[in-house]
Amino acid sequence: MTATTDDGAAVVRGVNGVPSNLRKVQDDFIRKWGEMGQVWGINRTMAEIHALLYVTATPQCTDDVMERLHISRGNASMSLRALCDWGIIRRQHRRGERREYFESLSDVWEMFSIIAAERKRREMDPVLETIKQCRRDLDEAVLGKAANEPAVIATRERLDSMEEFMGLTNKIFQTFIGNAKSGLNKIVKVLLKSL
Amino acid sequence: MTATTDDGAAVVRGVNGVPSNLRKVQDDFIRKWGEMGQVWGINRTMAEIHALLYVTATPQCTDDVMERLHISRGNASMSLRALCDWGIIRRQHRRGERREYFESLSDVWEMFSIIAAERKRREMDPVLETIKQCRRDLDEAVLGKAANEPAVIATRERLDSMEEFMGLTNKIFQTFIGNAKSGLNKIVKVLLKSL
DNA sequence: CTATCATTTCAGTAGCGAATGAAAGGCTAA
DNA sequence: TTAGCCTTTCATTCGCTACTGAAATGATAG
Repeated sequence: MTATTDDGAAVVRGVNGVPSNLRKVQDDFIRKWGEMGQVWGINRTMAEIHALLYVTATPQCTDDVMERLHISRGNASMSLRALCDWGIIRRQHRRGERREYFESLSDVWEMFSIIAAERKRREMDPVLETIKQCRRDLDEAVLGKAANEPAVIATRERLDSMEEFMGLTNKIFQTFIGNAKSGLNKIVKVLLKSL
Repeated sequence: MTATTDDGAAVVRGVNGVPSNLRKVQDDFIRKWGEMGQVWGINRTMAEIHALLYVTATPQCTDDVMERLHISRGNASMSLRALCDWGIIRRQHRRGERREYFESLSDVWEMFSIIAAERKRREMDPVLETIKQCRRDLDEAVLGKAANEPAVIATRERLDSMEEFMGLTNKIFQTFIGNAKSGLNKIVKVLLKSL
């Protein structure tokens, strides 16, 4: 524990400034990834933990994470659990050791698919459902009479456009999600060429 | 002002319950769209104002917005300005009237393109830049010696995967942004068929 | 069973972005 | 110029989310 603060072998065996430089590079990545978390709908700390596990490519225990990111035990515990729930990091048991280690998925495309699937389910599906419901309510409320009120027609048109848009967007997500793992990579490349 | 609280004609001319039902439908949409704002990186109030202007398809002035959404004058003013800055709503002057009206863009695909472009610029570009910088720093720091440290190799591989991913994602955004307006609609439909 | 070590929970706190509302600023018409 | 109307600004307040740290819980070894 004293000798191998982090990065295991590198710290011990390095003969020049490499380890500290490696650490600096990793820290830069972690900071930026944390800022970017919002884009993914993940808070800063969770994104940083994930970045740490991803970029070091080394399983780490709770204490490693706490120490390197300067966060409390409670925070580390909850964030690690949440990341496991998302499915973008995994627990790892080791023979004869009590503490648990965590490692990131290595496939970026798979991580992306997982996150996209979850966000679609949580945020897009309900909105699409609401729009459809609004559309139904509008028809019902209007039944024949006054269906030609300009205001009603305008709202109906807007709802229809939005429903079409959300429907297509949802299908795109579906396509990506359905092709998780690195396969997506190839599909996207082909797609881009065909444009 | 007393007679036409909102929705102009509909309120005055409606002969049955239509106007209030229309209003309810619109309010449902507005509420849900506000919740969804986060997905787009837009706060709740801004999203609600936009939803209001979009779904009613009727230009509204600051007071209309304040009253219908129950927000303060300051909030309305700042949010409307921000939406104008984004470019997803537009100011409208009227002859002989001092107050300004605001209306939403009507093309959903255009709105999407605008938002995507802005978010790419603000959030994805800097991250991609950081990753590239990290990659350079890593090569530099290691120059020949110790370049084969397992920890260094691992981090290098991870950074490369991420860079490739972000690069492709960026290109996809670029493609969408470059095809703003309804043209996108067709492109997406074609794409989905080809999958 | 007990001691030891690790994880989880949760009440309390801190920090930050969003909202308020009143005061200041601009325009337009007369 | 002045009066009236509308918009913008900004110091203050509010409310929410994330974080802490200590106590409770759980697990393993002896």
